[in-house]
Amino acid sequence: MQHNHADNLPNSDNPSYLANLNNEQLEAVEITDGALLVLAGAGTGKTRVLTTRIAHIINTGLAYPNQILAVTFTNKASREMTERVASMLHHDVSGMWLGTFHSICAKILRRHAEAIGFQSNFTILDADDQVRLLKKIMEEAGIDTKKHTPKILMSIIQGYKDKGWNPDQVQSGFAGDFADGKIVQIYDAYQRRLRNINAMDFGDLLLHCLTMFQKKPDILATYHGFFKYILVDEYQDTNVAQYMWLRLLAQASGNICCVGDDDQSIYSWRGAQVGNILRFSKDFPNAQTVKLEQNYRSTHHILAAASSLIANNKSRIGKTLHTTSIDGETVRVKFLWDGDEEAKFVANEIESMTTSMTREKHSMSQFAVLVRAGFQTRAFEERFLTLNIPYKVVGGLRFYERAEIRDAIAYIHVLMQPNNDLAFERIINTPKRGIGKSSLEVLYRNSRDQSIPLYDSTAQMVNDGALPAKAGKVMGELLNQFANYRRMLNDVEHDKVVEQMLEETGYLGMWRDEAKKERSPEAEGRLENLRELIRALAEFESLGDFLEHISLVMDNDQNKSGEMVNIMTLHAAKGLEFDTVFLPGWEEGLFPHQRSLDESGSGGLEEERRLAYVGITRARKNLFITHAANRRIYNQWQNSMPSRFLKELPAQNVDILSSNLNMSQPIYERKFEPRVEPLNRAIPAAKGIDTNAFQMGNRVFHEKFGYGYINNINGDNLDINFDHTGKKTLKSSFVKKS
DNA sequence: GGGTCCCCGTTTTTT
DNA sequence: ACGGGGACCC
Repeated sequence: MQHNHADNLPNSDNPSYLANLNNEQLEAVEITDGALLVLAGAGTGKTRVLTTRIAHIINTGLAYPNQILAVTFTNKASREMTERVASMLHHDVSGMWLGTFHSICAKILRRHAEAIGFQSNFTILDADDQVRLLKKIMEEAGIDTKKHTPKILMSIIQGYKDKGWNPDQVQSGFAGDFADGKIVQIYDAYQRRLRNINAMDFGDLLLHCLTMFQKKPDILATYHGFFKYILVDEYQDTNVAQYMWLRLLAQASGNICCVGDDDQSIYSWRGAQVGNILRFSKDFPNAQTVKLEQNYRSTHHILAAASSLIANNKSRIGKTLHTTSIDGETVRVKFLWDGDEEAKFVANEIESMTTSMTREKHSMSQFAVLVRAGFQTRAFEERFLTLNIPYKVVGGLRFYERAEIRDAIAYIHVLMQPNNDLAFERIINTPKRGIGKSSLEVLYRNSRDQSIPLYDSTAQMVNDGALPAKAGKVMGELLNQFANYRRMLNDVEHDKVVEQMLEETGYLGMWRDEAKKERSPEAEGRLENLRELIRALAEFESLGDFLEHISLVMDNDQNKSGEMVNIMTLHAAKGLEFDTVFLPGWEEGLFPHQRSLDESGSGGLEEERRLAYVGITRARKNLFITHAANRRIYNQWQNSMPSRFLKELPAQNVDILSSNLNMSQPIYERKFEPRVEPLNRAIPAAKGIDTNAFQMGNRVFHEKFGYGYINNINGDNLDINFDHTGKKTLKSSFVKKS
């Protein structure tokens, strides 16, 4: 990532890999013993430090690769780290415990599954399975799944797991009256059910591993023996469970090095605790701290903008980034009429930079548009399509989240683990086999009554002739087929077996039929994905290997690589860098996002600000920030105020391009007035102003207060009883019928 | 068992 | 606006 340094290092006997490090980096590498916190600002070479540190530990003989535990959050990060360490050393580093928190926990848990009441071939549920299972449990417990959606309850349960709480450990005050006060009971039932079907969700991988370490000191001791050095990437993203897990493991050797940046903590909504990094030195005795503040990425204008903005945050450790790059363009802020104009501006800017003869050559892949929310990408996509600017939207649906891939994987699950109820349920009537709701009910009841897996129960009912003739025949056939494929696995290559299975059970045929219809242009793509899946299968030793991989690792990286502009969310951009970055949508309500402010107050605002900081620091040379006067959200036009973050940028590093701002004032005093001539465009905002359209009892929606019913109408004023925010009186133009 | 209509929700997302 | 999911009906 860093250009100033050579990336290929000569050989392992000569620690020349240390030569290119600056003093702070060197310190971070050489303080090998004890607890060390490396506060690594954006673009300060943190991955370099981590990998060099590992190389150094191995190279100086402090530890063998298999005595090092290095944890990351994403598979991408762990892959990168593996590659970089390997290229630095001649040693074989394959024995190193390098991986994501989840993959390492899974590895450990498979070795000791029996000790905690699982079998070692437990399945790992994905988000979809989790919710489906939870929903079933809620229904069994008589919870109204409309009033309390499974998705919400799931996130609450995940929250408990993130904190390291088993059902009996949920602290009072955190259970509240979720799900009619039955949340803990549901959580408990959910965990029991998972255990019954020998399955874990992602949160469990950590929770169970942590619980096991706490309850089985002998097992923990084994790992104390294994891990002499522990390294943690993106430490600011750890949740409580991960923190406790790390602390337990580090107890023995005391050698733990955590690298992170409190200013880039943007995942509190999924359990990350900035607190972990803020109190590091209290938690680990004699901890040392090294700050990496030399930035190798951005120009000083960009860095100044980032620093000035983030300085507005109160809860931070505080560091100041420096750069030697003093030339360069100022940060440019542009004010536009609406989202389409914004996209037009960005597209034009890209066009002129890529076609200009006089200026340096800009490659498409060095542009990035970083948005706050997914819906913002559309305007850019449309504009880029019209102008023929190649682009990719990074981080859409992941490969394994696609319906057809999930179906195919469910088939493989049933093949390998017939008692995987969730998988069997998924494919029992896909393609349509004429097993309807009522037949399913019967199968479930039998399965539950006898406490046997759905698969076995179905087989039993088929044998006993307990099913309607047609269903019995169809199911019998399907079960026979599965038995047959299972036998085939002994002497036929597994990818061939899977292909045959998907073919003969009619699954591929289902999509082929679909492709023939006119209305489904995506069916062809699904078939292509399935072919890709089968191709991928061949690369694995066995289907078992494949399933482990798929549940933990499968990437969306059908890396449409090549010369394309990148469009992605700010969250997805963390860790990346581009020559030119566009940050659109800097408006109050969108960025900072209203919901973040509503739900988390000043903490939410600070996290939004960190997100802005992450966005700014992605840019190497050019940074454009835009905001629009009008934006359509849920098909409703709203006019918006410029983001407060704009006022936090330092005037001397910013150029305001053609807007109605008064440049003579200091930037923080400038008034942002979206006083714009209405061009030739009608403002469709007038919708919903017609009071006659509202009637007593109407259900309405308000951007801030949510949903509610109209109690009373007084001319243009509506008395509304909002579901969550109580009674308010509002002008009718502020609400819309829902 | 399958088609149709209505209601809800619509920030960020890894594993 | 729009898609997904559930209720309802045939």
